[in-house]
Order: sequence, then C-alpha cells, then structure tokens
Amino acid sequence: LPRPFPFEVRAARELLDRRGFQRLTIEGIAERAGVGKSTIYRWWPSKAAVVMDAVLEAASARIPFPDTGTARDDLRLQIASVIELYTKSKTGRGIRTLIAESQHDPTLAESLRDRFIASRRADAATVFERGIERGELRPELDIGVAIDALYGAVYYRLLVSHAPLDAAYADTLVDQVFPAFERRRKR
Amino acid sequence: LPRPFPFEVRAARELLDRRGFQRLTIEGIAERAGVGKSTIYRWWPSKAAVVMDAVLEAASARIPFPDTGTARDDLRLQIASVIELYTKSKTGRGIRTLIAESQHDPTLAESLRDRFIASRRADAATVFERGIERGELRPELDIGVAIDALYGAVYYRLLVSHAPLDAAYADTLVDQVFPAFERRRKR
Amino acid sequence: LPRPFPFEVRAARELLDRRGFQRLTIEGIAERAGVGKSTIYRWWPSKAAVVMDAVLEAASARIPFPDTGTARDDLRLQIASVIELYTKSKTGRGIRTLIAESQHDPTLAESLRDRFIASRRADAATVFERGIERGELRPELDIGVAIDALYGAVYYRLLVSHAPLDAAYADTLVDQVFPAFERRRKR
Amino acid sequence: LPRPFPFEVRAARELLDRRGFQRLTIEGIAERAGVGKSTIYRWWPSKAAVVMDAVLEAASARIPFPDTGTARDDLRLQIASVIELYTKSKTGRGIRTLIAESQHDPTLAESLRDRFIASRRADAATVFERGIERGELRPELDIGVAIDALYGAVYYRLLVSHAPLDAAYADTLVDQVFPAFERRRKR
DNA sequence: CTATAACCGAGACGGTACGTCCGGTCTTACG
DNA sequence: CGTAAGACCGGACGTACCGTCTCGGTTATAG
Repeated sequence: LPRPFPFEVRAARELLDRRGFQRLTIEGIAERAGVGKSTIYRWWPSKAAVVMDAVLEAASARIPFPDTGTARDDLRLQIASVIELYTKSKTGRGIRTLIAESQHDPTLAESLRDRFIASRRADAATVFERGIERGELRPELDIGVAIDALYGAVYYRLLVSHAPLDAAYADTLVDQVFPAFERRRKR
Repeated sequence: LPRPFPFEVRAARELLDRRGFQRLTIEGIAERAGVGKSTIYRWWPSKAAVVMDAVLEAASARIPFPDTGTARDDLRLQIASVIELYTKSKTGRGIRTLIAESQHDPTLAESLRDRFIASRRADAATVFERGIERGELRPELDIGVAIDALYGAVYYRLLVSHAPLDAAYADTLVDQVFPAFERRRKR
Repeated sequence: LPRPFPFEVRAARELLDRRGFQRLTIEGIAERAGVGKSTIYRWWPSKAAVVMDAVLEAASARIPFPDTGTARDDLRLQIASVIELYTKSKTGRGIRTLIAESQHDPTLAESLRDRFIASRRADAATVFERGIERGELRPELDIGVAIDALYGAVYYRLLVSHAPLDAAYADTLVDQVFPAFERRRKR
Repeated sequence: LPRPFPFEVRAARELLDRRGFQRLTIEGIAERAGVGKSTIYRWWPSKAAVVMDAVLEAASARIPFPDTGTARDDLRLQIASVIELYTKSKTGRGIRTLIAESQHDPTLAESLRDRFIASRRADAATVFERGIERGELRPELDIGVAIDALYGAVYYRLLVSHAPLDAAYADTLVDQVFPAFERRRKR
C-alpha cells in the first residue's frame, strides 16, 4: 500500500532514467527523495517494487483501441501504439526491466501480471471481441492465444532485439498473422 | 575465448542450479572451481557471461525438426519440443536468466543473440522453408515474422507466465496461427 | 522526577538482567513496559538514566555497619558485605555498568555520585568516625583518603578483575592497610 | 595481530581526541584512514579494540620508578607521575574509556589487563620490592594488595571523580596509607 | 456536566551506523 | 611466469535504534 505522497516513486523514476536499473540504489532513491532508507523499506519490499510503481505510473495509461471500422486496422493501430510507446518513450526500458527482474522474483512477477499484463491483455481482448461481434473474426477464436501470437512477437523483439521493432513492424506482423483469425468468407 | 578446462563453468552451473542467479557470486564460483577470482575476471567480463557459457552448454543441443510430412505437424512437434525443454529441464530457467540479464547488458544481449537465438531461429526457419518448398506455405511468407509469432508466444508465456506453457499449448497455438501461413488452396 | 508507577524501571531491570546493557534499548524497554517511547524520553534523558533508577532501587539498601567492638572488625565486616553484594547478586554488574557509562556522560556521573557513591561513602565514614571516637584510630586520620584506599581497592578489582574479589580479600585487605589508620599505642 | 602501518590507529586517536568515544565510529575511522571498513573489521573485533591500540600506544610509556633513596618517596613520585599522566594528558580519558568499555566486553577486559594493567602493576611492584630489599618495608607485605590500596584509590578517583585527583593527592594518599607497609622499627 | 487540556499508546519519520557481502583491482608467493 | 590465494578499497545492502514528531484516544481537572 503506497503512501499518499510518493516522493520516492518520483525519485526512483528520475534516477532510473538517468542511471539505469543496475546503478539505481535504494540509498540513492532515499537520498533524492529526502527520506530515510527505512521509509522505503517500510513500504516496498525491494528496489524492483519501487521501480514497478515508477514505471507503471507512466505505463498504465490505457492503450487506445480505436474503432477504425475493421478489426485488422484496429489491431494494426493498437500494436503500432504499443510499439511506439515501448520504443519512443522510456516506458519500454522500464517494462524490459520489470520483466527482467520478475524472472528472479515471483512476487514481482505476480504483481507485474496483475497490475500491468492483465490490463494490457484486456485492452487487446476488447479489439478481438469487437471483431467477433462484427462477424469479421472467427467466433471460436481463442483470443488469449491470438494475443500471445501478436503481442508475444512484439515482446520477443523488445526483449531479444534480434530485429528492429518499429512502426512498420506492426503492419507486417498483422498482415502475416491476421488471416488466421478471419472468418472464412463464403465465396 | 574460454579456457580449455572450464572448471569454472561447471562450478557456475552447479551453483546456479542450487542457489539461483541472484545468489550466485563470482567469489562463490571461484571458490567452488578451486580458482582465484582473478582467473575468472581474466576470461569472462561478468557473472552473466559465465552463466551464459554454463547455460548454453546444455541448451545448445539442436532442437529437432523432424519431417512428419506436413509443415503443420513439423511445427507442432518442434514447438512442443521447445516447450518441453524449457519447461521440464533447468534450461528454461537458464534462458529466462540470460534474457533477463541481457536487458541491462548489451554485450551479453549480443552474445545471446549470436550464440543462441540465431541458431534457434535458423532451426525454426528450416521447417518453414521446407513447407514453402513443398508448396504448403505461401511462398511470399515472411519467415522471420512467422517465427516471431509462434516463438514469441512461447517466450512471452515463458517470461510472463500469465498462462500455462505446456504440451497442449503447442497444438492450440499452431492451430490458431498456422492457417495464416498456408498457401491458398485451389478451390 | 520519576513517575509514581515506574513500569519502565521494572522493565529495564528485567531486560538488563536478561540481555545486558549493550543490547538493552529504549524501544525494548518501552515495549516491555507497555508504554510509548516518548513516555520514556519524557522522564529520562538516556538509557543509562533509566538503568540508574533500576540499579539503584536494588543497590541502595544500606550497607550494614555493625558494631563488633573494634573498628578493624567493623571494616572487615563492612567490606565483606560490600564484596558479597557486588559479587553474588546482580548489583555488581549494575554498578559496573553505571560507572562505565558515567565515563562518557557527566550528568550521569554526577547523579551516580549524588545518589549512590555519596551515601556509600557516608556509611563507610560512620565506621571510621566511631573508631576515632573509641580512640582506636588516629584522630587526625583523613577519612576520605582512608575510604579511597579500602574501597578504591575493592572497586579496582571489581572493574579491572586482575585478581579475584572474594570474601577472603576483605580480610587480607584490611590486615594490610588498617595498621596505617591505628592510633599509635602507648608503649 | 595488527598490520605494519596502522593508519587506522592514528586515525582513531585523532578522532577520539576530537569527538570522544561515543561519537567515534568505525566508518569514521575508515574514512579518515583512507581504508575500507572491511579492513578494520579484518584486524580488529570492535571499535574499542582499535581504541585500545590507539590509547596504549601513548599510555604504554613506562611510568618512571626513580630511586630517591626511600620507598616512601619513590611511591610518592611514582603515584604523582601517574596522576600527572592521567590528569594532564589525553591518556586519562583514554584509560577511562577502555575500563568503561571493558565492563561489557570480556575480550577487551582481558586484553586491557594483559597489555596495560599488568605492566603498570609490575612497575609499581618494583618499587615495593626494592623497599623490601632495603629493609624499609615489611618482608611479608602482600605487594598486590598494597598496589590495590594505592592505585585503587587513584583509579577510584579517576573513574568516580568524587574528589579532585591532583598532585597533592599523591602525598596525602601515601602519607595516610604507607605506614601500614613499613617494617616495625626496633625501638 | 461539560470542555479543555495534559498525558498517553502507537508508531511513522529522517537519520546514522552497524556489520556483511561482494565487486573489481592489485600484490605476493608458490610450483 | 602463470596462477592460487587473498588483502585491499569501495559501496550498497538490509537491519536496528535513535530521538523527534504527529496522531487519536483516554483521563482528569476547571469552569
């Protein structure tokens, strides 16, 4: 339960942007926040937990899921937004850090899923659900798996960087994968 | 360039299995390997680099890409193998650790891509190429993106654990996504 | 000015016996006394001050100065009583603590002199005064210095422990030093 | 076993003089000595142990035991020297600190006895032994107890400060106590 | 019979230092 | 002459308490 006036979170965000996660220290956060170390330990279990609050404050803005008229374009736009956010702002680095740290910290992992992944996936699910309602997408589509395929690809590139993650990729990705979700047209 | 007799790597693997990456220390590796700390610093730039050698030694066994006769089944089998490997052995935890650490360490990231990701993707590409040759898959298929979609989904679940990653998932995933790769049948 | 119901002092004594002065904390006293820390700070200036109240409550029982008939035996008995008290009960450890802490704390030192040392010395002086009245001791005897010599020796052994401080020592000490205080006999 | 170049001891002495024992910290010593904290912990078990080295370096100069011709004057001089040393220099404060800390620290207490008290007592014993040889003092005199009485009185005043400890006190003390040690003259 | 103060418990707070761990560098001595 | 052993400086860790400070909730007195 964070405090009402989280100077600490602001300090963490500033230091995170400036120095990176590895060189971020709890002592540093405390000093910059004008706070005793014990205050931080009282409210957060680890450096990563403070960082989580800091990152999610910025990253939790809802990803838009605009209604362009077709599910394909909705997805293209949504994925392009996500890529833009993760690529152009500091958010991407924050998300990468949280996913990285959560590999060694089950509590953090759970918190990341509950506080971030779940709502991102819910946003994505909305687009698919609308597509099904419209009759564009196969009604028996497993939405979770569809999200895995599209967003998994994005996170894969984000985390492994084997190839560029840019706006064009949103189009290519949707073009390549989307047909699997479409309702078979009568011909 | 690792030394001919990497006691250190063996020690690192044992300690990694026993204590986890966080509680693994260079001092600990040195002690267990019967080696001075400086010997480790001479040959590896970081703890994560030793761990990379330790993990890849086990993880680099080629993922099989058997010829079942159809690309769909080849993929199903290959992905099921990967999931099995990452899920049932200690390899999955090692891969997660390497991906996690590479978020803060560009050298490690590059090394991970070159020494692991690239060959895993090459293995996967083989299956797609064979499918194209057979005329099962669309010849203009962007194989890289196709791999992203399938393997990205697997890594996504591996790293974020929002839903179970098991043998059944290989089937579901391929069933949902594969149709997008198929050559349009004559009608 | 201590409060009428010093739960705190009782708590301090119990914790002091159990853990020793170093590991005694104001937080611990407060908790055990069922009291807020501020209540302790309101009434005592330091941990040592609480301990002083705790120790002196037990240590302030008058040392007996029985009338055996001769000053020499009176002293022997009195010193033996003091040694017994400091050696067999927890009082000795308490006194050692107070003297130790008062080395760095002038207020405590003054308080120790006023509340403890002075009355102990007054008790001792009584014996010497009676000896002078009886004509056993030299009338020009400097009683303060005589007390220094006898009691100083006891405290010296108590604080430095270079040699055992036991009942036999009372006899040896008085035998060795007392003659200097005696009135020159007629010959 | 202290190191050959104890910058730490010098730093401790300077800070001790400047700030006092309570406000002396191991971190402070380390910083002033230009040394890591761990180096101090490697070689000394506690702050008090460093202080012991610092104090004894100055205090271990042999107390003179000049041959004035009579044991009484030898003692007067010796005790006056001790009082002078403990009273006029910083040594007295150091000794008080060591005795204080040794009340809670048996290891320190032992070390203090072995490294300081024992040799001081040996110096004093020399004077008594010479007096016995000369025939001035009773041959059956218990030298240890005699030292207790004289030096105990000095330490008592040093530690409890119930009365001034000055040069005049050396004379008064010896005058009052010495007669007990003297050989009975034939008359 | 209130109301207003004194005092209380609880415990968060900014701090300081603790003693530990380990990083990465450098020196020594052995084989 | 390369290496094991490990001392060294440094820095952060997470903990323990410090002494200060609000905060409500009793008492306990004074109007």
